[in-house]
Amino acid sequence: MARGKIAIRRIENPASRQVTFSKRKSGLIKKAKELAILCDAEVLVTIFSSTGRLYEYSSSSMKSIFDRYNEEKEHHQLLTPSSEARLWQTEAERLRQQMDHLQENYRRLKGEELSGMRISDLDALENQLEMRLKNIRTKKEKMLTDEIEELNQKRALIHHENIELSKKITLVQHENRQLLKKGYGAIDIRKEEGSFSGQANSCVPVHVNRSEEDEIRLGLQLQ
Amino acid sequence: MARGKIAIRRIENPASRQVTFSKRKSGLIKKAKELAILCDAEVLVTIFSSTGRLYEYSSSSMKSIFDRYNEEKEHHQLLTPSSEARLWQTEAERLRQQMDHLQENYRRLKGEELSGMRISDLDALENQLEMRLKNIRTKKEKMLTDEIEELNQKRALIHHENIELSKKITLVQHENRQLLKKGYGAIDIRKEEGSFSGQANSCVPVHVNRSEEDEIRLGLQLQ
DNA sequence: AACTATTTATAAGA
DNA sequence: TTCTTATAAATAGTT
Repeated sequence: MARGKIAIRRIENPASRQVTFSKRKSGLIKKAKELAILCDAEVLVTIFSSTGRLYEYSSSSMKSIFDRYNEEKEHHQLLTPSSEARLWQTEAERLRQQMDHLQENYRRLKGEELSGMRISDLDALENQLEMRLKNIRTKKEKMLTDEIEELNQKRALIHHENIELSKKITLVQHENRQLLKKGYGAIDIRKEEGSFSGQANSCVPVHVNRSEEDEIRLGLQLQ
Repeated sequence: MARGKIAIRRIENPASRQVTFSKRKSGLIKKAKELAILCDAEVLVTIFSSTGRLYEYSSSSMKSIFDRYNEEKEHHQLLTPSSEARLWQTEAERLRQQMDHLQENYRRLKGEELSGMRISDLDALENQLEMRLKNIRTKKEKMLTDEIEELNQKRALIHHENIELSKKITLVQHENRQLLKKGYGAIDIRKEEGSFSGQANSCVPVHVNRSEEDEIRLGLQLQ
């Protein structure tokens, strides 16, 4: 990234490759550290050079799970048998087995272990993944449908309330008119009339119409 | 690193921290990819966000990285004898904690635990799966391409041999005719002539033509 | 999600 | 390997 742009493809010259490896390795680990500190994340970077050397950075005080697993193994071999130690040895052994199992499945699940697979294996894996994708999409759709259903129910409820309110207002307005007719020859209630009509206006039903409903339904289509 | 320098320490504002996490995570993974490609290295980056979400980049299969890592560790194993039961206890405890963490991610990865996931989580999972499917399909395609390439090479070789044989036969037939011409006035070799022509017929070159080659190429398109 | 002023990383050369 | 430096790339703060 300097003194000229380079294409991201294997550097053919071994010397330059080595130099770039060294520089970029430092850069990557620096960035990993910064990410860990700035964002309070746990970051693990493992690098094998083309010459087979291992470089590692781990943000946590504890080393990586797999490193830990290896330490465990190491200790296992060196334990002097005492009753207490044996207890923990058994426990660690159990955990180690679980970890083995989990690691293996984790690898398979991540589908990163593609080497050594035949076409038929790949086909099977592909089908499996497609099934999972289908499940996830079904689930997602259901969540969205449910949400929309809920919103629709709320809307219907509010709509109903609106209609009821509307009816009441019509009734009240009618009563009001009756009162006015009766009262014209007797007492002056024009002040009250004003307050009544004001009330009526503030209660004009907010009618939920078809187009609004359709918009909500449309939202579903967007998956 | 822009619009002002920042100190490398935990970002207190959660919103900014999240944004920075997202940006720098992409940056880190991009750099990891570049290092892997440019320098022909194997790179693994594992990030746990402060919310416990797992993000990972691996330049190659997990298995080979773990295997090489383990080999490396075994090689550098120092036999420091320690028979403290307390050490065991601590180790087992830590191991269990890490296992819990791994197990949780494992469940998520398996897509078993779809409940309690938000739409955005499902989206992320969906994308992950799509990437894996893509990888698998690429791998499958490559395997088929390689096989076809190999077949094509074999075919070309056989074709070449055929041409050579064909030439030899023409030559032999020619010599044969010369011999016949010479021999007509001297001795009767009609018996030998017959055997010669029979030999020639059994060696007629099986010519591989263009259309056959094209068919093989077509097979590739079917992925 | 974009933009952009700066900072940072780094390719090439020594 | 390490330093230098011109330039490419990343990104912090802003919109």
